[in-house]
Amino acid sequence: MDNNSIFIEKLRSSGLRPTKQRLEICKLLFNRKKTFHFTINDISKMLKNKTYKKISLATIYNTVHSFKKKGYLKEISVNSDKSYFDTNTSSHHHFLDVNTNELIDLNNEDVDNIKIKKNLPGKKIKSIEVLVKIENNN
Amino acid sequence: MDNNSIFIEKLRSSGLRPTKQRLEICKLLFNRKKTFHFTINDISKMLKNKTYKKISLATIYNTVHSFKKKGYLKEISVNSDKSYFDTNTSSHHHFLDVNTNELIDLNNEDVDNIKIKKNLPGKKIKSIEVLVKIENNN
DNA sequence: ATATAATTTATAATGATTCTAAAGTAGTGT
DNA sequence: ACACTACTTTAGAATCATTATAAATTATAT
Repeated sequence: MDNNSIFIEKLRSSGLRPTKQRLEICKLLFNRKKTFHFTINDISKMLKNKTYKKISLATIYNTVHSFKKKGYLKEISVNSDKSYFDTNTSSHHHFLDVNTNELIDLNNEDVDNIKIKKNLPGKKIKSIEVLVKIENNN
Repeated sequence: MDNNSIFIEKLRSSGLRPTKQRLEICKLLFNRKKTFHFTINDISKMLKNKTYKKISLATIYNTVHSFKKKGYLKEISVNSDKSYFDTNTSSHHHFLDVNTNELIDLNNEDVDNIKIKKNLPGKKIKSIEVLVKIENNN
């Protein structure tokens, strides 16, 4: 059983039709040893090289958004003109290197358990995201 | 001594000429009991009402950016199509209500001291920002 | 095979932000 | 008060990411 059929299954099971375009994007995003961070522009360029037939930019946007909605991707909160996505959907945090603009994973184990002592009536916590900005040492 | 002369001093001392436009924006942003969160669009609309003469949008952008650079404003990391700014420049965190898109301050005292156990060679921590997403309780 | 609904696509539209270059203004020295 | 210079403001154009549109294509159930 190759990866493709796994992706087909995954897509079908979440109500998404396994189209050529979605499968290409799956392969690009999930056929990896390590998780990674990307912008739409990043994968748009990568897909231009990898695939014989171009995938429309609109489709890339659509696909990334539906993958996010299905929980296969997370969006990372950084103040930037573009959106960053992460194929690591487990609960974790990030370093942002302000000199290089690089995002680096920060595992939950590397951050002491965060306790929020304030709570708002009628509201519950959905997620806690920590962004640690780092810079050169000198 | 009224507030205006305080603002004039503040601007001069940071190398910014106290122009009419900058003073108007100072009054709008800093003549308040409580700190607040805003987008450029927010204060653009507010300035339209408050001031007899309109301030150009470009000037609002320029001013907010120079105030940020001088440390009078902070930019908040939220994934959004617009930038959010905060007149509270002390070290603190935020709730984001995903149902209303409202930002709410979360004081440092309300978050247990955060300890980052991982560090990267040649890099030092510049800031730690926590975003707690909250949602309706039902 | 056909019908139907989902998907893709190119392109236009939108909206936030930045750029540009000309006109206006503050601060300094005379 | 006057003139000089550098800084600032301005309107509008340009840019860039993202979303909307509406027609063409494709996946799937019957």
